[in-house]
Amino acid sequence: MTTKKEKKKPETANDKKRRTRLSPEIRRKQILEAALVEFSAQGFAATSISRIAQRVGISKANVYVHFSSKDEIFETLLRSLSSLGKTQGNWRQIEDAEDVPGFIDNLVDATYASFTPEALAILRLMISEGHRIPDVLAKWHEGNVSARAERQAIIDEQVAAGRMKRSPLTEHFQFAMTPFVYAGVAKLVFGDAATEEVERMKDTHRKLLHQLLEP
Amino acid sequence: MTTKKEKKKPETANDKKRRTRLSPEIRRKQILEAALVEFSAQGFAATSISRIAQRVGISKANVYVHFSSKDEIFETLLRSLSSLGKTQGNWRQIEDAEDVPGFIDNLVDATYASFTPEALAILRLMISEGHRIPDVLAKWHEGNVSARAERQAIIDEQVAAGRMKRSPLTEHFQFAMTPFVYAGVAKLVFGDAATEEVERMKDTHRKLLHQLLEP
Amino acid sequence: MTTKKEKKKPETANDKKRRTRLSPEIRRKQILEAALVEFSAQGFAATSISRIAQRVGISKANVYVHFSSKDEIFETLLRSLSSLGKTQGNWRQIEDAEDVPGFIDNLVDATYASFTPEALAILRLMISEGHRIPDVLAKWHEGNVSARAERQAIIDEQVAAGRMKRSPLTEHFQFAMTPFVYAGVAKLVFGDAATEEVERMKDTHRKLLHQLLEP
Amino acid sequence: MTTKKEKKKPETANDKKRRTRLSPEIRRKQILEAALVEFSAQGFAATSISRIAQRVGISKANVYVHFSSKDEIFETLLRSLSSLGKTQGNWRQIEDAEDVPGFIDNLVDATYASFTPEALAILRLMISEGHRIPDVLAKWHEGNVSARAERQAIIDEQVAAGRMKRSPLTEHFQFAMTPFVYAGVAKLVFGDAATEEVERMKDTHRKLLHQLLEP
DNA sequence: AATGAATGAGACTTCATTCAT
DNA sequence: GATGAATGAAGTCTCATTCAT
Repeated sequence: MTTKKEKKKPETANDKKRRTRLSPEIRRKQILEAALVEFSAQGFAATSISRIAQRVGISKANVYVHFSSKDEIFETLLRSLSSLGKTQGNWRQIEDAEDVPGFIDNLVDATYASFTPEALAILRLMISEGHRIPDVLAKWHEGNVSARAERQAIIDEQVAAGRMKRSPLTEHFQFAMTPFVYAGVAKLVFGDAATEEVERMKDTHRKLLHQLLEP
Repeated sequence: MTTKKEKKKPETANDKKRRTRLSPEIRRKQILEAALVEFSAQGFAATSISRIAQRVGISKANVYVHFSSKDEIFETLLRSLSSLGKTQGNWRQIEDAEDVPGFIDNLVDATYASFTPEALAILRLMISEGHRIPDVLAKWHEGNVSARAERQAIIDEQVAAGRMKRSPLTEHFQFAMTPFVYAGVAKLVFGDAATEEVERMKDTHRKLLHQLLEP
Repeated sequence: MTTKKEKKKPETANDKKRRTRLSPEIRRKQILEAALVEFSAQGFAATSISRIAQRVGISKANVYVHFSSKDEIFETLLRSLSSLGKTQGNWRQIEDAEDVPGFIDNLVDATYASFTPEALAILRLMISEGHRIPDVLAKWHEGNVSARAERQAIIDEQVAAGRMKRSPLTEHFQFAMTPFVYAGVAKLVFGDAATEEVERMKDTHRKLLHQLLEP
Repeated sequence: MTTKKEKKKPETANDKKRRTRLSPEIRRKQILEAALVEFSAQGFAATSISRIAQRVGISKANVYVHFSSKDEIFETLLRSLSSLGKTQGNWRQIEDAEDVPGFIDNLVDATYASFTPEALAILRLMISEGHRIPDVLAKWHEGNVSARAERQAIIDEQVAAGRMKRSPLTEHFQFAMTPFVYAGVAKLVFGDAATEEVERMKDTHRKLLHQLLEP
């Protein structure tokens, strides 16, 4: 404990209002985190800077030290999120599977496991507030497209190698991801009430993929 | 009795707003229609009564003659929409098909045809603002569940009659609807940019159903 | 101003909302009565035409058939009330007493008996909203002054006749009315909580008058 | 109707409103002061936050920085006022008089001197808007009751000491305060038009007290 | 960097009043 | 005379944003 300068003010010992000064990067990150929670819970318009500041534990005005407007927060947030590219990260591991059944299981497990609250929050934001940032949306779309293309390439390889059965599904593998979106939306809209259904969906999903893809 | 009372504003444009007087039912409907557009485009919080009134062509105050609050408009709207039960109506016709291939085509066509702007608006509202009205949401869920059960029953029948091939899909036919939701969300988020993809999805969807269901 | 347009519309007979058509005088009276209740309970600004109409059992618009504005209702009301001249009516009876003790008792009884809810309502209106109608107030003041002069004359007579003891009180008899106002205000402000105190005041009032006036 | 061509905006360039920043305590006090004036002049409902803000010289929104609602302003105001306990403060000095005539003179002078505009404003508020805050009213009542008891005790002492003549008035000394309320109400309702009458009342009041209390 | 005070713009809502039947 | 529908004006309150310390 280094003795700081004696404050002449009779301090009430554990005052909550401790002014803490953090580096801009950290504060920005804190604010974006709080913003994600709030925006995704209430939507853009219904979220107030006040709430975000409160969640971070700073003053409203301080938010404006780090961002110049609510819009900027939103945009920065979505821009950063969209680069996350949800499942992309896992995809490498998925294809590490040694055989097709393993690949399918990896795919299904990894995909359904990616329903983190944060991912759902992003999905909700994209659906309900995406229109605010068309360029981000466009970029996200692009990202999706290329990720899709990548996945398709892998599948094509497998088919060419005779390890997967050719079918309309292998021609258009993105189709295999659709139940995933369904599950996400179900969770989004119905919350816990959807859990059971999603479980069942996952099961059917897996079975059908096995049936369709395995030679 | 000849006083015609031609109100003539000599100069300037005749922006003399003639008061139009309509029955409450019509006005309410107009307001709800406008509200659907606005709510679904901007969300609840970002939609102002002003905008709704403007869209209808009436004064803000007049909105309050017919609804007692913004919340009431929203609730009335969603309550009325949720009873629409999207595709239910068409389902009867779908199963009228004489054979399974016809049934599948009917199903796919009818389903993708139900992407009216209004239906998409409802979907968006349910996703982004559903939390405001948990009971409506619950009722909607119930409705969905029973519609699903009905569809399942029909499928079961077909399977029992040996006209459809049994598979994980026939066991859990709701799974066959998931690409539909995907397509809806794609349209919701990406708008016209999704058209092509949706078309392709529909095609794959149809082909796979044929492959999976026909004996 | 209003163009008449006789419309002979076939009346749907058994409508619950029986439109009753009353003579203007009766309606006006009804409206004024309702207005007194509302104005005095909530004050001018907090009273809505709606409430008045509701109390009468007619539509808002109908109020405007009989009065041209809220202000007019208020003014008409206060004008009519101020002419009531509270105790004036009783005063004749009071002085009918044969002797001074009887006169005093009559005076006290009659005065305290005049605390009807209506009289209190008027008092409250004069205090809280009188400023809206200075001329009515002035007229009321005048009325009070002359009533006071009349009373004073009677007292002077009694004193001259040696039936009342001369004192500062007989010189300025209005002073004898002050406890009355006190009691009124107490009732106004504290409602039932003041009842006991007012009773006691009346008693003291009576005793002191006896002591001061009787020779 | 009133087409005034008063457009005062062109010149006078320095309407650059300098933001003045004050401590909450001071602002709150300013707001409460302004609120007292406005509420008592127009009543609660007819007073707008706008007017209060204008009187203070700040923006409407700033009022809400210091109070959370109009009701809160009102309540805070009345609560603070009711604790003022009008004449209580002076009472000690009044009884400091060395003899009964001096006491009476002190009493009358102090009491009538307490008709400050502020005191009248409070009285008006209690009469016209007291019902909004029953608990404050009740507390005020209590305060009055105990002040009254205190005064009565002093009188009783004097009577016991033979320095005051026993009479219904000394038994119930609050009665001696009633002309005071009358005077207050007269001032409230008739304003300056009541001045003369109040003067005369004070004179009679003094004379009668002398006559009644001095042995 | 941090914040409390301040504010303009705008949202919802109410209400006196008018219009047309 | 009576009324339901309609509206402009105004009121309370919120909020993103700025200012000054």
